[in-house]
Amino acid sequence: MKRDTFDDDGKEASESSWSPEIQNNWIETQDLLKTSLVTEDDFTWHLPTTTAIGGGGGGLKYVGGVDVSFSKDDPSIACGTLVVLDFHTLDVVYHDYSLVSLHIPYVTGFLAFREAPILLELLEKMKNCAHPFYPQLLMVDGNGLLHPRGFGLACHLGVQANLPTIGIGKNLHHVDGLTQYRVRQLLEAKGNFPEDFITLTGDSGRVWGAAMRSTVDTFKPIFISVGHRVSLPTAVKIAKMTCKFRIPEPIRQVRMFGNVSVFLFFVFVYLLCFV
DNA sequence: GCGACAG
DNA sequence: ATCTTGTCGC
Repeated sequence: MKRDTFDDDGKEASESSWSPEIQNNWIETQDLLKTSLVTEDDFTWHLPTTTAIGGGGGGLKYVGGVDVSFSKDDPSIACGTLVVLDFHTLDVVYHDYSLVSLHIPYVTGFLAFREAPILLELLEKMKNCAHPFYPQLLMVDGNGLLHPRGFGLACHLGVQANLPTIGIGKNLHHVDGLTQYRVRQLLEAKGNFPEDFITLTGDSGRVWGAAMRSTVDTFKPIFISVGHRVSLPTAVKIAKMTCKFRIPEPIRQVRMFGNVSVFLFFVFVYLLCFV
């Protein structure tokens, strides 16, 4: 066990986020937000390759990606990043970031409490100025329903921002008997089509998401799960359509922008100190 | 009881 | 999350 909990003043009080009581509050919050969760298609736009059924809406054009990146030198510094891509060209048409110092620790199953606030802030900023590129759909670096309580970061963010979201995991969050090994076996057994995917069904029979080989030259899948207002089949389709490489472009791009931002920040600090 | 556990 | 080194291929 970690014994670095000091029962004194403010600075180490962040460790109290680990306390069972705080975690119970977090679970309550998740349960409350879950009340508003929609796991079916609920949007006005339509997919380009799909026949326009919904009335009024145009095609999907602006797809957002969000991520929070950190620095090895100073783990308390975090960089929340938001990018928006043109869905057809997959070019970045908007990007913004925010550097903050995070005091909430990462606790498995509670990623949203660490990362959602800063990402929401970036979305709000964009919405408040009625930016024309405000995303119609958000891809999140983290899971949605594929979560111990069926409410991961992608769901959390989707409900709070009232945006359709898709969760993209680069590693499997072990839930309901799902293991890397089982997933690999299923993927290999199911066929070697590169764009093939398998549905992630747990021991309980519940469907948590999908694992997809997004590229021909990798056996390591990505894990797609429903965030908010998007069904699993739609989520898989969209993920597939945005994969130039293993990681869908909105996620890949947002991570690159985040890393560059952190790097430039430290260059700036360095110049400030030595020039 | 112990280990495993998105980012 | 973040780091590491080498390696393959265009």
